[in-house]
Amino acid sequence: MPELPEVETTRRGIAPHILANRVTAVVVREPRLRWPVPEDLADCLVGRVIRAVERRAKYLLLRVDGGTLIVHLGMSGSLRVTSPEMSPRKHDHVDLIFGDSLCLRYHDPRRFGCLLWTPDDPLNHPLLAELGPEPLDPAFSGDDLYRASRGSKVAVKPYLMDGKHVVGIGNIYASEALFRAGIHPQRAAGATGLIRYRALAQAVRDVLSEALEQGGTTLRDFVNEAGKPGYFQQTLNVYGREGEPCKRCDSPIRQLKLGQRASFYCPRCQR
DNA sequence: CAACGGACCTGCCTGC
DNA sequence: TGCAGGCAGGTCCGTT
Repeated sequence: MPELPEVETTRRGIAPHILANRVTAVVVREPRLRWPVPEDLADCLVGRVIRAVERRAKYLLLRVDGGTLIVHLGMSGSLRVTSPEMSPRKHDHVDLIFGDSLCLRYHDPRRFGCLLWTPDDPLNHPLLAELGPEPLDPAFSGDDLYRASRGSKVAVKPYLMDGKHVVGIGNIYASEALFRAGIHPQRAAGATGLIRYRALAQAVRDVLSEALEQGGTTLRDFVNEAGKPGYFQQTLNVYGREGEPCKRCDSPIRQLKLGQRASFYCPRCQR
């Protein structure tokens, strides 16, 4: 479910609720996520105050004194701010409880997400240490993408989705950014020129910022911290629109598989 | 090494 | 209506 805009939407939603609040209890109903929830998670968190709620790539970082809770939402995860009194729904796997009236609840039907603890700098955690640049950081540039991709035979779409090159771009926004940049998803990354990469970097910034402004994309089950969906779906140009007319030129949108992922594109606008 | 396929899960939709 | 099959927003890991 969540790509960068959905994770950032979640971060912005939960931060004002939990920041500066003290964890009073941790409830783990189902520890079997992508990696097991640490058995001593309560010992790590209870009594500690949330000092910062940050994001790196699609990871949320809840910093407390002495360590950081690293949260990934996987494909189907979400975090909700609720009350400890509210009875858990199916797949509500973990609660962080803050006193009598506040509960941060982790929900994840497919259990591809994770909650991990690190006492060290989370940016040095093995899952985070090798990640590429943030696409909304001003330092992210088409020039770097161009340089790094020389010699790569991979198609540009899976290249763009590889966190080593740039983080946060999943299957929806990869298709959308390539459409906006006029680049065919199957074009070899190493055979894509500097001008195209500059257009692509700008398209990535644009599409992610716009999605963020609309609270993310909800296809099936993405909901923000308050349980509300995102509204970017209506802005999608190609994703999920196979056979429908291109909004720019009316040609039917096509779909192909790249690296086992559905890729949508306009055969006329994208070369 | 880069590149690829498989794996992890549940839920939902389609078609027989 | 029931059931099998395919597909889904991610990404790590083992094998070529």
